[in-house]
Amino acid sequence: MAYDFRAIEPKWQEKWEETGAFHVEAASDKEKFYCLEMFPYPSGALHMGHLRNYSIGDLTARFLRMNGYNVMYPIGFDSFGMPAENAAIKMKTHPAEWTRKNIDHMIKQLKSMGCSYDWRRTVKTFEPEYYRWNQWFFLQMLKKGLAYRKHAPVNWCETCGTVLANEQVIGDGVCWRCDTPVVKRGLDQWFLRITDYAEELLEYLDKLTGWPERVLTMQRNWIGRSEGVRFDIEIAGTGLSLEAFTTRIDTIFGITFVAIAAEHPITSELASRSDEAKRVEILDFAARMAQRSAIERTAVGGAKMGLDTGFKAKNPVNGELVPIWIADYILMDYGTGAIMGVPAHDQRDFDFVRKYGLGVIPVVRREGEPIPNPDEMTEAAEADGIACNSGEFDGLPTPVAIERIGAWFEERGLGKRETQYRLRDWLISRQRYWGTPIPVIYCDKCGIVPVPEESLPVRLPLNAKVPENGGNALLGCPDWINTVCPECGGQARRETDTMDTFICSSWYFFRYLSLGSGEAPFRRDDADYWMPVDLYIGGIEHACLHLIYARFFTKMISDLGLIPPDMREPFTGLLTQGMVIKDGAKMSKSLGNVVDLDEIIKKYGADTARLFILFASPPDRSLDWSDKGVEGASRFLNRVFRLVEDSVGGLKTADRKRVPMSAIENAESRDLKRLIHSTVDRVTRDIKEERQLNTAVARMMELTNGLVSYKPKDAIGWALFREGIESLLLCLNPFCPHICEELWEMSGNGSILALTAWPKADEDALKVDKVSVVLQVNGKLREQFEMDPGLDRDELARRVMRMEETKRRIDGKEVVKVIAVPDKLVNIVIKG
RNA sequence: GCCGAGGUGGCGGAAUGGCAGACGCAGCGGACUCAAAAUCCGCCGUGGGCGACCACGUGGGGGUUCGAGUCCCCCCCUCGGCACCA
Repeated sequence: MAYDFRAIEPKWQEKWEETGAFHVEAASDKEKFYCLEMFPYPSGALHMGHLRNYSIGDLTARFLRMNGYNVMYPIGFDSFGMPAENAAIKMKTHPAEWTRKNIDHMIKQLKSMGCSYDWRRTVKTFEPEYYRWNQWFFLQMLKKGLAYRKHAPVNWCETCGTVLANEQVIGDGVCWRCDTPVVKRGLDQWFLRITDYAEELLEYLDKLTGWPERVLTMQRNWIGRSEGVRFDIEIAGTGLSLEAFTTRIDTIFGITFVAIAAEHPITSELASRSDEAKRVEILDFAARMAQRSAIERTAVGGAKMGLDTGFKAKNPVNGELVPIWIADYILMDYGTGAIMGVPAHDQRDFDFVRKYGLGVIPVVRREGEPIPNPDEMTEAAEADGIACNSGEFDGLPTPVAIERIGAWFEERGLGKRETQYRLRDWLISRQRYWGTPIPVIYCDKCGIVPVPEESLPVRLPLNAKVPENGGNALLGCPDWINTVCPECGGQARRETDTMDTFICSSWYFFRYLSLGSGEAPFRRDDADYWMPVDLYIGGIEHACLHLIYARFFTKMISDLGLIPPDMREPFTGLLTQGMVIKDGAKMSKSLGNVVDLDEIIKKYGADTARLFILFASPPDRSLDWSDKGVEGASRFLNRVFRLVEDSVGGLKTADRKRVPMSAIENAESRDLKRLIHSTVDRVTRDIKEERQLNTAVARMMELTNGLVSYKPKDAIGWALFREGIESLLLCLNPFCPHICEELWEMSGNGSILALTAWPKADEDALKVDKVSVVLQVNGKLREQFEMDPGLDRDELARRVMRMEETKRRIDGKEVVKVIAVPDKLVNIVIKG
């Protein structure tokens, strides 16, 4: 008979709630710990990824609470975004209604999992009391010039009907949410100047020692720093010039052409100065290139396309004239949108000149080798070497040439050394209804006017109807759009774009700390006490999205003076949990391999579900869902339940005092005492130091096996048995809180187990009576001896050499060397 | 191409340079049962031997070491990220 988790689990969930067991306040006398999970999008129901995320989080929170920490452990809902609008159309409802319903259901699910959140602190980002602060932050950034509006070619997703930030274009140039290939559109949009923080975002990665290496690497790649020189190139006979950027200024004598991006503003300027035929040719080509999708444009090794503009550029170092081409491999949004073409030392330029028959001038040779013959080159020589064909710089090794030529440019005012980043400013406008309204007003007279802070929030009109065609519902709200200009009082229009939902998730972890604060997004005291987050748990997919944005916001908030100037990072510890896989693939509706959380809880209980997911794999690795494995977890919990249930009588009357090792004579009892305390020791270390939750579970299974086979015979035996059961329940509690509370109560304890102190391993009991010493001959395992612990090297070797078995193994051969490792082994090296 | 993580039984996975495969799953054998389920006990890397035992074995190849899954070098494969970034 399985234990009755259907009665036990709700019973304890209610008890925790009634007693406010997990309510937490700032308390300076206790060490704080902020345990945070990436809050869910209320899509309708929790999935197995959530189960994993929150099982790890709840375990951590409960473990640290029992260890005396003041633990902040909140949850909320990231509740603006596209899916609510799509659902509204499909289900003929309103996004708010759909969202609320989903949140209610997910709260029930989270409670049924037994998560120990402080439920008073819940944040729902679609509520005006939250998103007004998104608007407030926007206004602060606007004041500081960190928010700005510009016309730019931006990423457009046709399916979502909105623009996207660079970070939200993933893989081969598709929308992060719906996989639609993204196209470029020229639009006026709002941006946040995250690039102002590029250097710091990169630099501080070195300080995030609690982050996994792969996330740090991903962010470094994404920010993409490179040092080089920006310089002017004159366009012969026009009085015009253009700027180029290069990291290889040492190769500047090797320029055989200059290439510009199709969208480069100079393109139309050059076109207008050309004859009619050329003008049309240039504009045509530029238009065709600009229209291609991100996928077409960025195909590596794809044939490069170019067009000679007919104009010539003057090489600043030697005055030589080279043709100016428009080339499709030049990106407008990196560097200056123009490059110096050095085919001898850049593979892309090399490919380009081979196609269009332009020249190659080698300006770097390998040390000790002559200058290569350009006609014989089959690829660009990108490696460092010695400068040649470079006038006064000939003979310099590449790093020196870069330094000298860079200095040469700066001295003459022809160029400037600077650092470029791949990171772009964050495009936050969304042509969507279900988001935070951007608090600006457009006035014909006054232009762009920010909504005054005292008028916040700019409420999202809830009477809007999401149009069937998926357009922006705000466009159908003239009463809302038409307003008065805060400056001149004349007629004006509201911005109808809303903010990227990633704004909401960039600072919600501050809001949890000061829920209900009406004067500020959060209270300084609260942030001072609780921040930074000590452990943040979530999926790796946010490595270059949310995790960069939240870092940026924290730095911005620090610069606003809302938190101390030296509080620059939000998350000191990061755990990226692995995916939950079934039958070799990620769980998805289309594959039909989804396991429903409610059904699992109904069939096995939350404790079993949690135990399985923590046991099946280490937290950061992917996890194979196995129905058999779940049954195994369930079997284990039933075993634990029976173990206690069958001995309740003895447990209740057993002496509560710990029996010291010295008082135990019986060998079996001594072994059990050791097992109990080595388990406590290992479980504690596995959770705290290694985050090896799977091995912690294994240790508890071993203890259970030990307790099952132990039969207490006397008072000491019973006291010891009780000690074993209590240690097991205490250790298992963060994993499977309900069953442990129940068994804790059954075995005669009145207190709430969740608030009971974590056990401490008895040092005496960790010592062993005998150790098993291994005999190796030439490194191969031969014999095994039981010996006294603590023998030193020489004594151990002496004793082992005296053993009959050892003599037999040596068999009269010459002993070359004897290596002894105390309490472990003796290795005898013999010859012949 | 660059960067990161990984490769261990039938499976999930364990192993501060020191007994490879803990713990669990599956499988096999047994007990209980009229029977089944549940539970309990035992076996469970490969090859050889009746046997105590012996040989081999952590993606492949070298190396360091008394001793290597673990450290070093080279290579292969899988997964993830970035990539026409000047």
